[in-house]
Amino acid sequence: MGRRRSQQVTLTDVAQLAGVSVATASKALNAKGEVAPDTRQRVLQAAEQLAFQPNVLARGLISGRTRTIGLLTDELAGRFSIPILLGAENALGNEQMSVLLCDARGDAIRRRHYIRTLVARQVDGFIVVGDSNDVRPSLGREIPVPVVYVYGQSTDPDDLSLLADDEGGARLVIEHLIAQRRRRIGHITGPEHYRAARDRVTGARAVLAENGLTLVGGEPLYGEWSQRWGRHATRQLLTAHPDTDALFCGNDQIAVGALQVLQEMGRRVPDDVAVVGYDNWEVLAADCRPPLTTVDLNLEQLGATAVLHLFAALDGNPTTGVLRQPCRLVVRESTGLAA
Amino acid sequence: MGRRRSQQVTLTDVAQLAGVSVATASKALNAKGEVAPDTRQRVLQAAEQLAFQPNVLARGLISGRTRTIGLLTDELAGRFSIPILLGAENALGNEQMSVLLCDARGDAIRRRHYIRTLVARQVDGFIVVGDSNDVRPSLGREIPVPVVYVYGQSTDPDDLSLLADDEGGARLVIEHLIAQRRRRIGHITGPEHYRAARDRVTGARAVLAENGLTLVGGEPLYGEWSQRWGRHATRQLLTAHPDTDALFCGNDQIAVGALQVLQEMGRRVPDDVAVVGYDNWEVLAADCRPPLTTVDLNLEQLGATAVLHLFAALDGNPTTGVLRQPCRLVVRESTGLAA
DNA sequence: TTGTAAGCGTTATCAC
DNA sequence: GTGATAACGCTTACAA
Repeated sequence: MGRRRSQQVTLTDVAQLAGVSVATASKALNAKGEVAPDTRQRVLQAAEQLAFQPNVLARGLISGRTRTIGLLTDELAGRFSIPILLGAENALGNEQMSVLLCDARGDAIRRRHYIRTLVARQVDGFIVVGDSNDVRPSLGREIPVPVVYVYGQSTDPDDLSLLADDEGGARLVIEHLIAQRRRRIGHITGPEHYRAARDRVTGARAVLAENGLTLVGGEPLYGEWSQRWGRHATRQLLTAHPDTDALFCGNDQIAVGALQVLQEMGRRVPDDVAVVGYDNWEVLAADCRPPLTTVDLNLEQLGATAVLHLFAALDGNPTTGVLRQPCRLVVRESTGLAA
Repeated sequence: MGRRRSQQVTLTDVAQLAGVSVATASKALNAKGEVAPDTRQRVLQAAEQLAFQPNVLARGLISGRTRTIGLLTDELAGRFSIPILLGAENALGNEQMSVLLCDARGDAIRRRHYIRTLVARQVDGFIVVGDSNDVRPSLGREIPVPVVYVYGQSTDPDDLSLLADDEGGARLVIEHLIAQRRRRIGHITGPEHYRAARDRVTGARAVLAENGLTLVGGEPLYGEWSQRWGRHATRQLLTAHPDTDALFCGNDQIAVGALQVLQEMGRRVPDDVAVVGYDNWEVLAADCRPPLTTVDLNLEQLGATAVLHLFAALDGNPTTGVLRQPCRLVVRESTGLAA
């Protein structure tokens, strides 16, 4: 079956209409070799007239390049892959490249399958989107083309892993809170086995220490990435330490939970307690009450950077190691506006 | 550059290793023609040994089919495209087909560009994901392969549009509320220019009428799809109609806003006022307090169905018109559990 | 049963 | 400057 052969316009048709050979037509269209100006004109016009679209398959067969990259993720349904994907897709589109998308859904079998598929499809490179959790096994040996790991780190230091600078993001938060004259700062975050959670704790503690401070309660409250945990931990923390004047939350959901409980407990935000989230999940952070100061991971940027490095690798200039890209503090009312 | 030619395993390599011609090797691998059992064995083993992956480009060049479909969306960042995409990707993966993803971001220029790109890449078909707003112009004439429109309807009745049954979803909600002995039901929803918003109103009113009821206040409160609007409208509605005993909200965000205000006003949910959302946006609906009864659009299913129809069209059996797929009510505590 | 050869649509290498 | 011709990797008549 497939498409009707007849209705597919080929270079031969264009050449015929222009009265030249396919070779000349090809050169004219690709600005290769020397073609007489008027010949080129005729060819271009013929191509235009027939709405000629060069067959990418045939091209790829010769060049060995498909101008396609494979994007492999494990959690498209989550909210981190998408911005990365968008950033990458945008950067690729500018270079006339396309994205083959595969979501392995955390299943190793599925992942293997997709890798084989993508390799068979001759993708020029891979972008592997991980999660903010631990390092993940390198796919290195299985893949004959350049790979860039984004958001989740590869175990192999010879791979390139591109991460958000979680430690730096946490530093921004604490510096901001201290600048707002907060001194008794608590930290409620997700599971301790998340690399991102630990990194943020490290960053936060560093800045606190530089200012002669410690976390309220001494330790962060590790739990889960949910509103429910945010509510629970906030209640607990404020009961034990009623003089807490700021909460740094590990993500926006936790922060929203915190806001709810603070309101219940009669604490004003930001007057009594400042609250900071993480992720800048707009639909939550900007629409809650009060709007949430939070950290933006610059994920779109991360995706775009991944593409840049992938191109470099395709050009024979691979980068290796772990690169951390700065985050950005988004200040909203929950920490008191500058005004 | 492109990949090193040398390290790409080709059918020729396999044939050589097996000591047969490429033709025989091809037949053996594709179970075509008559090949001696032991010959086939040798070929299969050689292929295995070399980890041979047939070059999809070469295959596609011959067959005219690429086993690739283009998925065109306008709002990947929103939360509707993703589940549809996942459903489609899953269904396609089962048939060894892949997805080329393009997000036009609502930009017509970009959309045209992507369409050209995808056509040049010889995709076998398109899935166009729209939004729940108005009908959108058919892309019909520009595309030489089958197209299925999902979530957003095409202007052309000769196209196939696959939608969630918004009217039916609203019916489920109202029937449920009435079964819970609610009689004074208000409706707060998004902008009136959204087709989905209007359809839901229609469905809700139909069931109310069947039960001799009307919406509290007579009219739905059209606004925006935000918590903020949910808060504002709830305050307004309950002030004007203090005896309201149920709120049907146009989406989960509005419902969350409603929950907040109800708490502030000292109304218990669900005891005094039952609240229902729409979309079953898990991370919001399941994690708020109390968890939200809401309507699930079955979007993954929608994506999978789209693929089915696309396959049918590829096999020469296209469907046309508008198909509406049922929604599903997810009952949680905000309307009182069955218990 | 197996191998030879043509051809898918394009680009690259040569002669002319 | 232009046009045969040979690839690219694979499938498929058709011949052996």
